[in-house]
Amino acid sequence: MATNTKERILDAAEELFADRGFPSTSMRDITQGADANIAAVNYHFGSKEALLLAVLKRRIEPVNQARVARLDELESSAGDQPISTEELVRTFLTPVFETWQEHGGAAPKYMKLLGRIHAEVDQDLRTKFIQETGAVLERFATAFERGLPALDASEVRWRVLFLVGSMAYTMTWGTALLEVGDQARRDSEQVLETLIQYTTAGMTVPSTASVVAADREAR
Amino acid sequence: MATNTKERILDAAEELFADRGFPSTSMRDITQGADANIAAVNYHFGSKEALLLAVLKRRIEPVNQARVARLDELESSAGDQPISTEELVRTFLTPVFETWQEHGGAAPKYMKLLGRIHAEVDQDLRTKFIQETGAVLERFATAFERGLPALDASEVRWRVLFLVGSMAYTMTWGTALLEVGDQARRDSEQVLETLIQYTTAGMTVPSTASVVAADREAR
DNA sequence: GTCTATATGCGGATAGAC
DNA sequence: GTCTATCCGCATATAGAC
Repeated sequence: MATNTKERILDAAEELFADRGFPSTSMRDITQGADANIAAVNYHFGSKEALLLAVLKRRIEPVNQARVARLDELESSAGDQPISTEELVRTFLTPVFETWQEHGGAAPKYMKLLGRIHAEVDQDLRTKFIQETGAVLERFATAFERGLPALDASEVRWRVLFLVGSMAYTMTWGTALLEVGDQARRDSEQVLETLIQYTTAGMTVPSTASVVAADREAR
Repeated sequence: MATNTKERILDAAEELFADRGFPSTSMRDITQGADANIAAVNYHFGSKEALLLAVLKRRIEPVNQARVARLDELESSAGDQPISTEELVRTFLTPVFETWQEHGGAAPKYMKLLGRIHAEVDQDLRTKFIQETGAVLERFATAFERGLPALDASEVRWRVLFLVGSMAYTMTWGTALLEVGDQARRDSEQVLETLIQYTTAGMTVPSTASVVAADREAR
């Protein structure tokens, strides 16, 4: 448990937001979980909403920074060659799973929180998240386009949407699969690799239009 | 607008739950949206939570019934042959998108609601949903296994998780992409086809273990 | 079936003592 | 920085008239 109150509040809030969601978590729950006084949230963060932003920022920023830094590196070393689709997929996905690893590998709260933000439909709450992550997504979409010239921009973006969906869902529910030690047990590194192979295959499949045309041809 | 109060409440609740989520929607919002009295929800449904269950049931049951009915059909006509992966993917995905079509095709509330349920992390609220859908998922996972003998049961279930994630995310956010008429514009039929091709490619990719082994070989 | 009025509790936030 | 006490609004739910 963190020593100072502010950190303890961040930790407790993160866990509770991940488990129950923002609206269903009360400040009384948070301060009790953090072993702090009910007034401490407002003193340290100003409001419940400001606390949420602080919690999100602490996790999202490093992930997105790692993604962009690695992409910068790839692009500068590739020159005018397109980057391979698998490498792009790997670059996008690895940073979140590293967060997973770094903290013990066992279903940590941040993964569930990150998954939840993706899924959360609250327009207001998403605004800040979108601003940060939307730009990153667009950079990756553009990079994907260069390596997949047969696809139009629209199809690439839909596929990126599918990719993000699988990732978010895995973050939210994969932890449960990992925990229960059931049939689906495998460690998070292997899950990442499975997801990368799956996603790369999906991203590189011929365009829907061409498949439909070929199908028509065959009849 | 539906004629009787009960239906109007279901419609209004569905839309509001989809947009704001369950905890953030008040019964005042619902009854106001349904042009009904504040006491009507408790009169017709008993409680807010019972209303949610009614809203969910109305959409999920037909979808899962269609999935299972079509799978029964495929299995009985296939005899002891495994069903093709693409056909299984198609069978699982089509029913939700048909719901989409049936109601005008333009980003309807049910899609967002269905997507939200998948994403929702509230243990309590998910229990009923899981019971209904978990069984359906397990039937499909088993069918996938038969057509993908190179994969172990664990890897098949992870891939099914990815599949569900893409689907749920598309239901939640795809509507927004469809609405804005931006670069990613295409109609829902084409989105379904794109998702089917993407997913089939992901499901049928060689096992992670074999890919990693081949990679090691190559060095 | 539909309404008004109300019971009862929990929510976020803050004032002000220490 | 931390605490108690409290303000005030909104939530669900129900009692009881019509």
